[in-house]
Amino acid sequence: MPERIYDHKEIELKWHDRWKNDATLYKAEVNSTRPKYYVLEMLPYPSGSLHIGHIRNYAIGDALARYKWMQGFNVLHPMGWDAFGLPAENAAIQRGRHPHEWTLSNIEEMKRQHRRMGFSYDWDLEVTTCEPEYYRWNQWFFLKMLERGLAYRKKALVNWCPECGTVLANEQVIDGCCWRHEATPVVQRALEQWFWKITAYADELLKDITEKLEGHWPDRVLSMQRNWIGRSEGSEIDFTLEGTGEKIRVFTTRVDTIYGATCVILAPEHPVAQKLLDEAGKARAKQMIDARAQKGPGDLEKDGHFTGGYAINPYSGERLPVWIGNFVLMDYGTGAIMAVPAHDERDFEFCTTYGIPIRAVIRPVDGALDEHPKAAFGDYGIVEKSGEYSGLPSADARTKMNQRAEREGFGKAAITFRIKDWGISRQRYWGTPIPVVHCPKCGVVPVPEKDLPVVLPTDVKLTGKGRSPLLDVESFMNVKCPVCGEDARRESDTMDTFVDSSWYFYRYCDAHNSSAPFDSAKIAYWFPIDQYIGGVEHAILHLIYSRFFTKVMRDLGLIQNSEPAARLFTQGMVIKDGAKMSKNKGNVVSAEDMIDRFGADTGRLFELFAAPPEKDMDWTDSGAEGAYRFLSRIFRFVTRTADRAVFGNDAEADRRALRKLHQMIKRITEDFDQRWHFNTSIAGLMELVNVLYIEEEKLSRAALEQILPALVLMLEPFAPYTAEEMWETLGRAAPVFRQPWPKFDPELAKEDSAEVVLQVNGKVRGRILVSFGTPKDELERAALTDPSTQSFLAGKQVVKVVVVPDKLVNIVVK
RNA sequence: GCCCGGGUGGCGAAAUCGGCAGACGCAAGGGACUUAAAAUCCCUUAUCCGGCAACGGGUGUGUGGGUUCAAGUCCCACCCCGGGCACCA
Repeated sequence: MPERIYDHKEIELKWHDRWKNDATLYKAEVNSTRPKYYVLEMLPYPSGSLHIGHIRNYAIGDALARYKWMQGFNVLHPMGWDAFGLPAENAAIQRGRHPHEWTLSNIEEMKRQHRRMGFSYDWDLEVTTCEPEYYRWNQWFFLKMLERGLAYRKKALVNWCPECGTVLANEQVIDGCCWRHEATPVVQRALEQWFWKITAYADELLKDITEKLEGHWPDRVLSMQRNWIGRSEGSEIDFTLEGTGEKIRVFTTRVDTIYGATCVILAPEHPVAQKLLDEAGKARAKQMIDARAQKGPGDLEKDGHFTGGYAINPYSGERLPVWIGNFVLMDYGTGAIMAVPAHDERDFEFCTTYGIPIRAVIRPVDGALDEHPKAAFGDYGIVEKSGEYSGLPSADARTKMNQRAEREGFGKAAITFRIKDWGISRQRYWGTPIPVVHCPKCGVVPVPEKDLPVVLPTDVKLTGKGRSPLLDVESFMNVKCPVCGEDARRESDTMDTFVDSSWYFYRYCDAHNSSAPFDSAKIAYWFPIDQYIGGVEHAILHLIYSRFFTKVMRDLGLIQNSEPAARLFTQGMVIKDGAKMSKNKGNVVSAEDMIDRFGADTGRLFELFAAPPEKDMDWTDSGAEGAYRFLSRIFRFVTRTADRAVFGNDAEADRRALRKLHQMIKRITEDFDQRWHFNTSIAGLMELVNVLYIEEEKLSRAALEQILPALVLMLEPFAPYTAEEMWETLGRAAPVFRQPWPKFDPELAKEDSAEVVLQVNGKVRGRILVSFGTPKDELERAALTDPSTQSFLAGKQVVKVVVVPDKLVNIVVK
């Protein structure tokens, strides 16, 4: 009989073709009696090609999905496609194609690649977020937000490139200049923008990190989110402007230092500053604002300008000069601070630059008041030189001062967040149109629900320059006002595509619903996502926005869960030649190439084997070849054993092989259930195959009949095509992942005897084989009389003997 | 500066609860098979010292201390690498 060889191409294409049109293969049922498991990898960008960096994400999710199927779960593993905003639009323009057509053709190509990889998706639940039906529900959510006061419009500063005459996203600003015009500094421009009130949920977003996500999401992601939300407790205090009596409200976390304040500093764009400043001063303020846009904040020198005004400290009655300063941010706190140069490093720097006095008011608990307390900026202590508060510890002074502010109406204890409302307006073509109409008579009017979706026009000229291209499409822009019926103009802004990705996983559960974004009953069954898997680069934006969206949907009564994902897993990057894989560096290995050279199974297997999934992994071709060799090795063993007629009959060999088998079932099951260290799972399969090669001739038919199917079943999550082919070789039918996961027998997994290490003073001197459960005193006796320890015991006194049953004996001598 | 990770052979890594450091793979070297090569199969491979050898002994998980019969693992201090945040008042 000719020896069958492992031909990955033949095998993978065979099964790929067999399953290509079977939509029911991985179908999950809503309200199944089996326990549910919703596993989801983060969205792919429809760039048209997958590379092996992407594959890792799916390989992890797919292994898990297949394992859960085999464990008897009702697994939802859907697949969909994000519209992916700016880069998609820009790339389409560069290629002279319409973004919609371009994106859809990319999606088709990526879908083909995903299928070719053999991933176990529920293809029926495919969602494409750039389709009108998805726009409809984005717009529906927008209207709901508007009704609830969670959507609003205000003038806000945006990055503006004077050369292109266009708005730039933050990521398009490189070193303060436009990404296309490296010599053109970006300026700040005020535009009317739509916002969603994520700040209304800041407290809950923060609280649930601790209450719901801690321990289930990676610490690193949670700490980034905490940082981003940035809650700080302090006080808001009004300083009264001399002359006009106008109030300047400042925010401070250190109201206890207020007697040390020597000036008030406003953000350059602060309205009070704009009133106080003369023409020259206004020009200086503008300079500061632009400079801030162009440089990273860290590189900016302190810059300030005296406004000419004075304000009164409400506690001391002291008259303080009012300045503007480039380091004071309009969108944090109140846009105004009191400067306490003695106890704040930034204030110190500012005040020394401009010769503003410095006055210390905090002394260490066990020390004296230092007039120049430079070394102890920010320290708490005892308040001095502070009127009635002198002598109080910082914390007490704070409480008392807050109480007085509240009582006398010039301030209060306050909490400030760093997180800002989510600006969803984009002056771009590509994105969901914001469903409102601007009527000269009625103002801003929402588009009635029955008129949704507002669809993007297709006859649009895309240049990537100037204002939104939608403004030039008269058929789109000109509408009748839904209220008065008069001529009106459509809103030309489109939504940030992060809106799409904020709730796509809900739509996955009910992808074809045309009367609602989804059926709430289906969500109640599937949610929360049991396991969400993706790159850490989404730690802030996507993962905060989708948490926010979930809470809003809950408050709209659409869903019951408060968090989208019960567990989050962030996988490491794929590194090649010492660098992250990227087109710029030219070190990309495309999925296509990988499948061609090694096969889909080999690629997946190697990616899971090379490192634990949360760590970065190095892709090396030789490493992939090793994975290929292993698949060949296991395949050869299974196929030639299936052809075998004569078997050995060595009970000892059977026992050794079965022991290894059951030990490995145990290890791999635990790896899946607890740690996802698939590298050790695969190493376990390799160990098992190594033992099988050694014992091959001696094994009985009965032992092989137990070992082979279990081996194939355990390979399935990592290399499904190969597993499927071997399963057929073994004369079995139906997809492998529908088979039950093998169970291990603890009795068979047990070693016959324990090897006990003998140590003298902690150093290994010998080892003895004993039967399991040998009592302590017997082990001690054996250790003390074993030849290996004798030379180290001679002439010494035994002080102590530590015995760990079945493991070691340590003899302590003097 | 602050907040997270991490540091183990030539390389990727393993050691899950404080109990044999280096499983498994890559690379390298040797052997078998072959006219030959590829493929395959088997063996060796942390390091130093002694020995022809089987073997024996020492050292070894970023550095320095500590706890313990026993530390890659726990505690303290420090060094280095990676990531995130950063005039946030």
